[in-house]
Amino acid sequence: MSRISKISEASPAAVEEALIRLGRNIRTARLRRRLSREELAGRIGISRQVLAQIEKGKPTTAVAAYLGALWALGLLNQLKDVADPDRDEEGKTLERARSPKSAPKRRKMDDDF
Amino acid sequence: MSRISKISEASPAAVEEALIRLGRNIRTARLRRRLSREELAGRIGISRQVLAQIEKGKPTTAVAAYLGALWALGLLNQLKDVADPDRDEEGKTLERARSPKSAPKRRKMDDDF
DNA sequence: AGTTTATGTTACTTTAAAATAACATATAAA
DNA sequence: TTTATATGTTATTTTAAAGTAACATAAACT
Repeated sequence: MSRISKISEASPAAVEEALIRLGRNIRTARLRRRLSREELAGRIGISRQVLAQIEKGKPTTAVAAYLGALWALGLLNQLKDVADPDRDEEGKTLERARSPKSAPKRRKMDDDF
Repeated sequence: MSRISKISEASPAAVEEALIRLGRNIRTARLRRRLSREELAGRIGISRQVLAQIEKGKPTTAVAAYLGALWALGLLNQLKDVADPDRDEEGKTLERARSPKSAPKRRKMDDDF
């Protein structure tokens, strides 16, 4: 990215730890499947250097590179539950607490990057 | 990032879908907690524009920005299971299939970005 | 011994991510 | 209506992410 100054400096410890664990898990899964970094990186569509960064938990790497690794290892489905609104009990409670009825609406929403 | 050509072009459909869902879930969690983008972005340490991209599922955004959002929403713990070696049944099977004994070793491992 | 493969490490270049600021519109509240 | 807040949108600049290539070492195997 670049000027990602803020997030790379401020990146809370909990996030850094989560990334290190995630990278380590990806590495473990790769080794179990007997894939070299070169082989796996090729399937993801990234360079082997970037995969090495992922396995170390680098915070500024593109999210799609991480998810691509999970995908190539057959582990992406495990992400479906993360932040699932149905499982967000705290959020559901907060929502119920204020409006049992309708919700405000906004229109528009373009999705082109 | 930049020259993330490969990953942004090749980003498999499954990854894109997972990101769109994740972004939508983050948005839902934010709204339930009655947080503005500005407020949440401030807590994460990113700009509100980047948070908007996250809620759309932009693939090239830094992974720490996504995880920071989960963290600020109190949802980061849900990530601990992802790619957990203990849950990787396929990987465990593959590993058992070849060496019930010891494993090779490499040394070194620096973690400075 | 040599050979191959996997990974570490560095340097260089290109490209776009992110910050910031500015202005728009839209919704909500007074 | 006016006011405030939230979000959309665009432009500009800075910075580093990622690609690529090159060379290193370290295992594993012949």
